[in-house]
Amino acid sequence: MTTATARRTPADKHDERRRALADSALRTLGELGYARASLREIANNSEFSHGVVHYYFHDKLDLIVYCVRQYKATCVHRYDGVVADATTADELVAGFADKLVETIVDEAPMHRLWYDLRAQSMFEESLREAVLQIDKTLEDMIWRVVSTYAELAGRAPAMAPSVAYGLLDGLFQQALLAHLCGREGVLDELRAQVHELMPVLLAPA
Amino acid sequence: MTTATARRTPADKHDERRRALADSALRTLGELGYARASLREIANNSEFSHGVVHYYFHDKLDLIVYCVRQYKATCVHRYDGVVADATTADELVAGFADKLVETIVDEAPMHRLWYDLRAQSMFEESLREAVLQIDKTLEDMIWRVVSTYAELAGRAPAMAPSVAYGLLDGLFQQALLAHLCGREGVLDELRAQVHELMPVLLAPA
DNA sequence: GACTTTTCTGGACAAACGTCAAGATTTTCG
DNA sequence: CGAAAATCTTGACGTTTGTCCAGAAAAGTC
Repeated sequence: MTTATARRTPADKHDERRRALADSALRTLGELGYARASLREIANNSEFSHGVVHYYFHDKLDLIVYCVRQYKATCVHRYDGVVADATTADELVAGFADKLVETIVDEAPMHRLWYDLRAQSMFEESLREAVLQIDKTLEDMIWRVVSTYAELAGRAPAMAPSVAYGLLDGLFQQALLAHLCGREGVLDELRAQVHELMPVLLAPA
Repeated sequence: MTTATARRTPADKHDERRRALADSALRTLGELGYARASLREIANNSEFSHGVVHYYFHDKLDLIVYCVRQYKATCVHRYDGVVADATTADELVAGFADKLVETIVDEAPMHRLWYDLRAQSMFEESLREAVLQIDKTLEDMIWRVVSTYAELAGRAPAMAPSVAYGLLDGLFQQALLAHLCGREGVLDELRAQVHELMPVLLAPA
């Protein structure tokens, strides 16, 4: 247990518990959204009691922001593998497009929660700092894809990072909504759209 | 008053009242958003009592959907003037970009409400029909701009209507959030981004 | 002017909400 | 072991919510 003393400080344990609670909360939040997910419902769908939420989080906003931050922290590296593995521009685009589609299929609840939170931040000022910060990390994530794509293609990006992110986010959001509405063929459409859009993001050779 | 008998059927009066109530409600909804705007708050910020809401609308959802539908019905023709007046492609782009900026400045509360509602529809199935329908009219609105732009430029659109709408909506949404956050220079950036993007929507000459 | 119908008011209701706190339980550590 | 600290449970609180309703007021009709 010599190493154990170092790996288990009280603060670590506290953080670990917060993470577990947030993980649990994310499932309910992804199902009901920000406004409809009550702290009691969140607690019920977890192994915790509703009082413990206030032991680990100051209030509801604190919990939700922590949850989305935690999710996005891992989500933000979703495309790193594709970027690292791709050896040609076309390969990168294909991998990226496939991964986007995979994201919509596997993580639709989490992403609608993100869009919910971002929309709420347009009303609730106390959400803005966290939302802007997360948005920036997403922009960086997209930019890693686009700039690598530009390098592999031997061309220069034609647009600022925020523009590239805005365009792709628009398409993604549209596809997510259509997917949740059960529209057939959305995923293939998104894939095709990304293949269509990516070359446009680069300056002419 | 011979024509008056025809212009004032009881059903018309009922609809007129609904419209007035919705107009009033829109102000509060644009300020607080879908979840935080209670029927009492909506009624308080109007000339009506909170009971009358249930006389004219079945429930809260009914009211909100009616409100957003009503707003978008006029909003959807915002760019028609630009389209009709433009004589060159560049003129159209400039007018369109200016109008987008003007929209963000003048109608930010209404548009954040729309994004709020669209995000909620990802959770609440009963909202989806109305949201998809409105979304389609917005897509048509954008397509009127893009296709006219293509004609004036003597080139063909390079992308499907939904793609053009998705891209522009992504940029617009990003700019709206930044504007609400008080970021300086967003409006000029949006204008520049639109000037940058529009030519890309057309096939090479 | 008396009637019916429509429109509106304001209070009452149960349910659900976020928050809190007192006490039980567990863990930690000398 | 036993005291101290951390963790958790449970129930209660004061609001606020959407909805409903009995009756007042107004409009329409003969």
